Amino acid sequence: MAVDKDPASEAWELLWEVMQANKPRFMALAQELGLSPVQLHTLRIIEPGVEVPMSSLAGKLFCDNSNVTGIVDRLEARDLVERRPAENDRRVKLLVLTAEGERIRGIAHGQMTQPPPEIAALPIEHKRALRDALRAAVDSRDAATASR
Amino acid sequence: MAVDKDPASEAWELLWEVMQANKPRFMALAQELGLSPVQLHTLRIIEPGVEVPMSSLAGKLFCDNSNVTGIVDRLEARDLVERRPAENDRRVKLLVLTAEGERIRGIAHGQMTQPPPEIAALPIEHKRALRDALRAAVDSRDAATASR
DNA sequence: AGAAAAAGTTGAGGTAGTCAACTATCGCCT
DNA sequence: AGGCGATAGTTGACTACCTCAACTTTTTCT
Repeated sequence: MAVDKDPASEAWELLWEVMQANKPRFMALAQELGLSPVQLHTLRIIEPGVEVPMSSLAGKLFCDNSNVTGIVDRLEARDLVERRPAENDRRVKLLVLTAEGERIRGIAHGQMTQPPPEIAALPIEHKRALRDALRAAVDSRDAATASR
Repeated sequence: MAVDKDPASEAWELLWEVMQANKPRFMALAQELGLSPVQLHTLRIIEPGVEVPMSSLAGKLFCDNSNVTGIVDRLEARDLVERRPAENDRRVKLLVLTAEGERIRGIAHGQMTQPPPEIAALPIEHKRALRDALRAAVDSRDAATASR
């Protein structure tokens, strides 16, 4: 007789499956907007009106600084993003969305925050349960990182 | 006064956040195994002892056939995967894991199916709720695709 | 048989990613 | 103040990934 799997492991696998199933949507959106997946992801990281140093982007993209240079070069070439010098530290360059950048990001954000049909169609108790469990998970992670 | 956000949208955002937080673990694992992220992902798609046509891989990786050729070339160069002709259709090539491929995939699979700490540390009711809600979501998607 | 479609490969061209070396700047330290 | 080590970003070389169009071989349809 098979031993029941840990519910956490099962949940984790299902989580993967749901995200995997949504990859096509993400790819299609990128294509519609004429962006590569990385460019779309990058655009989403930069919030409208907020200046972000390039090195912070490197952290969030989990890649190295020299790579960010290239990505930003291409975004800047399309006028989606602008490099500007930082006041207090002349080594750093701050990134800001241009008007066009904000526009594109707005469209992307609107689409991507829309839950996929299989989540949207869930009965309300399941939606709430999902939200509450995930909220607890994220909060516990935040607490863990804060205490480091 | 702010209107409460739809719990499904909130859940969806949190889901993203959890997966995002886990990317470093995935990247680190790939690096340890000496694989690129795509190679690791590909290896996970091919189940031990199961022959997979290349075109099916293209579908699962959401990319085109010519790209699969390159990815498989590199995996084959490392003896993780083997191309073999299909019996009934001489156009298709079937991929199988080599012994070494199964070994590496085994390690990867063992690590990746392990839920991240923030999920593992959840109280049991939350774990079960998460599993049940996600199971329902995945099942409803499967039902939808089956009826097409 | 002959046309159309499918599986895989090749080559050209662009994006993404790493690493090492370099420049400019900052911070500290005594 | 002068000097040294760290940090931010860039550049260049090299690899991996990815798409598109063109091509070969084989299958399928009619």
